[in-house]
Amino acid sequence: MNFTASEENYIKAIYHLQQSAGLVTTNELAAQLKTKPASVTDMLKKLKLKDLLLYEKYQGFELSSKGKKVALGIIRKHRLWEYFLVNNLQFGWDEVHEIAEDLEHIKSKLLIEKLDAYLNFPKFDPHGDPIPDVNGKMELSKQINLIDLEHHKAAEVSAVGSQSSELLELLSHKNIGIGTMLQIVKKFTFDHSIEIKIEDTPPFSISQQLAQSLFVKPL
Amino acid sequence: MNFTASEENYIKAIYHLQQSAGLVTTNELAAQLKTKPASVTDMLKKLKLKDLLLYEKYQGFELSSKGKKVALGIIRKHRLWEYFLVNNLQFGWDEVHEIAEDLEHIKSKLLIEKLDAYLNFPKFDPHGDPIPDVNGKMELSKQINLIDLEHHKAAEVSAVGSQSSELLELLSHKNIGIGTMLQIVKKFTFDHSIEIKIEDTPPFSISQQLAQSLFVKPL
DNA sequence: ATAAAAATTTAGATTTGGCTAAAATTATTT
DNA sequence: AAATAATTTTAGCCAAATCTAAATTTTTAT
Repeated sequence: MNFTASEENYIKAIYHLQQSAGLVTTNELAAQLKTKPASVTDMLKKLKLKDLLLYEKYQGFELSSKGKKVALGIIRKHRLWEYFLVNNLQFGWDEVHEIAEDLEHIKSKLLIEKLDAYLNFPKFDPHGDPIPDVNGKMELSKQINLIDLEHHKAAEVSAVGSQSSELLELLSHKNIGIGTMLQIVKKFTFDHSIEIKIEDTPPFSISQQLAQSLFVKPL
Repeated sequence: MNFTASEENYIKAIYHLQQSAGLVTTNELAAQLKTKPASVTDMLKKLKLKDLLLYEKYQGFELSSKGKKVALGIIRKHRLWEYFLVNNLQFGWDEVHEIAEDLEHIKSKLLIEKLDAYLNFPKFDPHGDPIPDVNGKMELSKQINLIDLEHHKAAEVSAVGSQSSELLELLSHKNIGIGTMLQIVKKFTFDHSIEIKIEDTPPFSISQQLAQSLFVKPL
């Protein structure tokens, strides 16, 4: 099956909306996509015809299981590209969304599998959102980026942003691993470094870049 | 100025055709783009309106200087992406064209500048074609990839595929640089390695990967 | 419970890029 | 220099994705 960029954008938007809301409505979706309700209705008919959508008119709608699979494929591409843009091309994690919106519609399956391998099969994108694997499976993330953790709130390290050997080397040197309990002591605006404290050891600083690669579950 | 993917494909095709032929004709372009002459005429009108094309009906056409600039921008993107696909993602150089056809239409300028930097400002793509720089300048290439050099034909190394420190380290260790005279002694099909001979030194082998990064001018 | 408001869908138009068939122009050949 | 062939353009249609305006259905409030 092959879809247009527009169809893919609808599918992705519906997926995200139904995560919070269950059944999605025409107006919600139109607002999300910055288009008009009438345009949404047209597309809904098309998606239903392609068996991507469970939809009875006036009744709201949601993705079929086929639609969900497609959505996860798009989200996978989006998040892998975001990871690449931030970690390899040195973009700030706030500048990558738009570009990834375009890149996610590139068709080649092989491209994505090779990109995934090149990046070392990352599990989380630069915003801390989980990246679905080839089968659409992803870690569920009650976790947040360390950068977003409240001061003095205890939390457990639950994931790292990638499996790159450079990152792992640094983490093992600082004695940080999955399961490590820590809290934020202070954030410095000058270089965005963060001082953290692990259990009974003295506090120490880590760089913004490292903090962005750490995901935690607050207690 | 912003162009659709279709407009960009026309511009690029016209650029390539006029390289060999001077004035381009409607039928030529239709054949190139696998579309019909009538469709070509429609697009020509649009491109003329946008001042990308010098065109009087029935008389053939060519890109304006503005059109040429746009073409070089697209070719730059195409070749940078091809370089990335082959050198970083481990694609074969025969599998990348189609994917690059899609990637070249991604809009962000910053993306391309950052990609260029990440790749170390390569001057040639994996097929030995020169990559235009930000201003559209490129090395003109009477040169060919070392892989395509005839056996026992003397040639001068004229360019390397990138400026990466790893490549340069290897080249200086093997005493190969711009201007080095060499010839191919033998090619091995097993691992695609190539035995070369430099002036009065004994012959030695280099890997396929290295050979692909070397461009030569036959004498 | 029914009228007003809100949400949704339908109808008809527009834009982009493509098509076919027919008309117009240019090129070639006798 | 015609006549024929080849090329190119025009005219009129189609499909995708959007829009506005009008019609329909559902929800909400009195």
